[in-house]
Amino acid sequence: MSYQSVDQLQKVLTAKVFHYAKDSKKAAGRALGTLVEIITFYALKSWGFERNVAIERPLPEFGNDEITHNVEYSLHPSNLLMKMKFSRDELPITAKKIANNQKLADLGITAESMKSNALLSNDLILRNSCTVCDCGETFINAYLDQLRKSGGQYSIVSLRRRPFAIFECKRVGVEEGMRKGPQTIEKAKQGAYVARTVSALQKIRLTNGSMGGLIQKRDGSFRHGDYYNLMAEIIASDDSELLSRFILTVGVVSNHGNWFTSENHNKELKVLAQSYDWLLFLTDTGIA
DNA sequence: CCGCACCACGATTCACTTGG
DNA sequence: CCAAGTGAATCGTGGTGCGG
Repeated sequence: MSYQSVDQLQKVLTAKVFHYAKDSKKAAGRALGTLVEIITFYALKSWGFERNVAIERPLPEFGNDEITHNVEYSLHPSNLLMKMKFSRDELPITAKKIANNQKLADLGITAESMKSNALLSNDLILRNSCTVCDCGETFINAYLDQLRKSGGQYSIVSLRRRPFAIFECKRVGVEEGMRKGPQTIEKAKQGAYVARTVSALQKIRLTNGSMGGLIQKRDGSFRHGDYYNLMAEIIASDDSELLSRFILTVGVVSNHGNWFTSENHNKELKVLAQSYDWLLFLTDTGIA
């Protein structure tokens, strides 16, 4: 099934699927937003990051734990703890059941850190992964590896609290009758705000209009320079002092064809592009 | 006055969690 | 296992300001 454009797909969803909703276009747009998230997840998986992914976790602003933002996907340093096989008659598999395992019990998981998530149930729930518990500097996720008729297997992984990258997914639709880009810049501002506040490497605008970078070292001294050069240096280095609180920010946006032309970028696009370290566009053909 | 560009908020929707 | 509550995402609307 394929449509000429995402806009067309949204119209079909509006008419054929969400016709019952009070605002069916909105419901269709929301569904497309979910689609962008799913595509992003499988992109991450295909790049070999499945064991690093956490979903919708609160990420504190850099140096300001008071304010946190739920980010779509965050990638964390991870350690495989163990793999577990299970049979169908053990379902449902919940965080509680997973944590009851003796090897995990030895880690000293407290009751209040325990989540009430389910990884897999008999009928309704089938997750790629779920969080089992929070242990302060780390948290434990379970990932569903295999599911067959008789049973399957999941992995239990310990993830460090601080991510090394975050991915935010956004969908903006075409307003009826509008030829220009989206009017709702709120979303761009929100995404931009998060992208600019979470990493130790901070963006500062230089007088010549280029983007400068600034990062403070443990002894209080600063490293600064062209933002993108500095970022490349940090990523390529094995300096744990610089790496430990650096977070790469990535935005994934569904393009609806009128955010920009080859020479004319509109404001919302510019706001996002200069705020994320990396901005990816899903084209019409990509989504369709 | 009209058309256009722009801004920010409100209404609505749905997934997920929680408490019983 | 279900109903109610929570949170965040999407799109539409009301309103302002400007130039012709």
